[in-house]
Amino acid sequence: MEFKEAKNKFVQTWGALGSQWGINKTMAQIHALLMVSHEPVSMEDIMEELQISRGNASMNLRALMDWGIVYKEYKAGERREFFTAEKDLDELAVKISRERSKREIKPALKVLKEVSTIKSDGTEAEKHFVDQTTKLYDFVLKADNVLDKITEYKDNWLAKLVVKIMK
Amino acid sequence: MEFKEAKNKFVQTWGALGSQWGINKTMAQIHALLMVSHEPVSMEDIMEELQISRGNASMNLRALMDWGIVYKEYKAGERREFFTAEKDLDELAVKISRERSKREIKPALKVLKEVSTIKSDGTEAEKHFVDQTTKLYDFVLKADNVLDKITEYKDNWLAKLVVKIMK
DNA sequence: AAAAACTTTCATTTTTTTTTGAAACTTTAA
DNA sequence: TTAAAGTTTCAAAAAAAAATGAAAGTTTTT
Repeated sequence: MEFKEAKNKFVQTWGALGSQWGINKTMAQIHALLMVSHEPVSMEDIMEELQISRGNASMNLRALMDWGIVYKEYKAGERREFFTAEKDLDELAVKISRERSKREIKPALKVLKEVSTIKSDGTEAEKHFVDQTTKLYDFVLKADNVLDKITEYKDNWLAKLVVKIMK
Repeated sequence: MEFKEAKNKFVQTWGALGSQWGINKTMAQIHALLMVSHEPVSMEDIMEELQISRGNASMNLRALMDWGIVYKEYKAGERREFFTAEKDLDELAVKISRERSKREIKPALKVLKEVSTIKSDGTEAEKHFVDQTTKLYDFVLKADNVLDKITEYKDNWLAKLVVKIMK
């Protein structure tokens, strides 16, 4: 396989994977492209490589920066902006975890708490509902805490986790 | 908050959460509904509660059964089929992990391996590509293995993990 | 201060995903 | 074996999500 072909395959695959995890395809593709790029890349080049419009590129770059996994760079003597991706995978995973926790898990927990605390002096159905949502709340909270703890290691958290788990 | 209101809120929230993680809304809603239902539920009732068509219900129930997190039940003396969800959360998480690994992570790993093994005697750009995709391959492989190991505990894996991590 | 170079926004269009519903299919009962 | 009761399938419709591109907005240069 040739470099260009391999690069393209990687970008496409990462894009598809993103879709399956609720991240839009272009956003994942831009991220993939930046991750494997040695040098910072201009918006122009991103548009060209992925065959997307300026608006699309702009909005998805903004989103990636909001996630904290893509950075703007300014090159000396250059007017335009360039972009780079977080390339440290530990750091990348930590940031994605934090964002997803903040945006999705925490709000879900709030709702779980609300619905699990209705007072049930009622039927079997109600008792089961309270019981199950309470369990779910506890479970999700615990999982969220574990994730938090794990990613707190910051450096090499995955390697450290391997050691902890495997022994 | 009333029972009915709470139940509805839970189902809606679970549906929205599903969407954000690449699972279709109806599928997540059906799962939510079954999880908090004391008794097995008929397709008729699911259609009624979620206001969806027969086809939609049928297809998403099939998908949930393919994931192994919803079961068909037959009631004695009843013609129609009823459905229940896996209610043990440890088991649920294990099954979801396994399926996602099989459907998404494993294929991604295959591609990563392919693209990271192009021979690069070339430019800086090529060297960086090979280096980065190799790192990514190692990372994803390791993460996949950790997940595998963790969920192997089967019973109470999250609790056991908490103990391992926190100390 | 005007033009040039570039970026962002957002109403509209396009694409993708999901849902519908009617026909085909399957199983049980009469 | 026929009807009844139920389930599945899939082409077409609807809904949702993403992408476009032109206008508006910025910043820099002359």
